Amino acid sequence: MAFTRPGAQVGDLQTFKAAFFKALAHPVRIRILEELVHSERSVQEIQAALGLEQPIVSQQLSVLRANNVVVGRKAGVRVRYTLRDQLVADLLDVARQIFNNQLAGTRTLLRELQKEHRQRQSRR
Amino acid sequence: MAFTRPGAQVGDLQTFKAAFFKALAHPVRIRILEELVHSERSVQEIQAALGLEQPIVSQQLSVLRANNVVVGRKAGVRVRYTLRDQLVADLLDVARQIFNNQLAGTRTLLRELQKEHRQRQSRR
DNA sequence: TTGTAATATTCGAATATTCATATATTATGG
DNA sequence: CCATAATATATGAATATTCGAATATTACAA
Repeated sequence: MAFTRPGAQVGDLQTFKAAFFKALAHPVRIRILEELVHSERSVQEIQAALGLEQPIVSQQLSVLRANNVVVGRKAGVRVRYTLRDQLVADLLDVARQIFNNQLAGTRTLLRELQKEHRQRQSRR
Repeated sequence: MAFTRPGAQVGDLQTFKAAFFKALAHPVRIRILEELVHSERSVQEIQAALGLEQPIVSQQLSVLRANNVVVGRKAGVRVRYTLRDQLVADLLDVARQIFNNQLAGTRTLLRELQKEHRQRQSRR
């Protein structure tokens, strides 16, 4: 694990927080979370939605599990994953607002982002 | 930069988001942001508050700058840093709530976290 | 049992991050 | 211009992360 190195000279609480953010800091893991915001999903379903190999998905899920971001519940041969805390959805929303401000000006990403935003609005 | 590797097979928007979270994913950077939530700070001030060497602080500030999390404004010989978007404070707050839920049970970190929480409350 | 579908783990090479030391840069006062 | 204080950057060794391939585990059905 990173950050466990001596000399860091910063409180354990910040180390803990950093580990949490680090758990989100990967494109595949972000995509997985965006799936789970909608509802629970099996590994298969995530795999299909993202178009990735099964081991990759399981690996990234295991990072999210290790950091208590998601929980896996066995259902027969399947494992159904959910967000451990629904506040993660809020976190992603605040992040989205920040990106939205930040990207004002850079066109391509902005269009994608606003598409996401419209989808969120119409879901309310 | 990470994540630019071929084969990632995930949209650029998620890569961008991941980079943002990665910018937060370090204990020193978290501490710096927690300082900046209160008000703008010079490098010196941050350095003093965290008890770290100057180059370390500048290095981490440069990561935050590169990811548009903070902005540095020259003021004579000093450089005053601020959050680029005040929503970062909200983001840290939501994160704090998540940690609070998550740590219910593990005592030491929880006490620290609740101390932070009380401080925030009384500042309102 | 044995087979099989679903998921998880292990391993290693490529790549990225971290942190400390040393060295630049920049702005200002004298 | 020169010295100096404040900040930034370069370098490199130690460490961590990533991803794909191979392998393991698990639960159920036949």
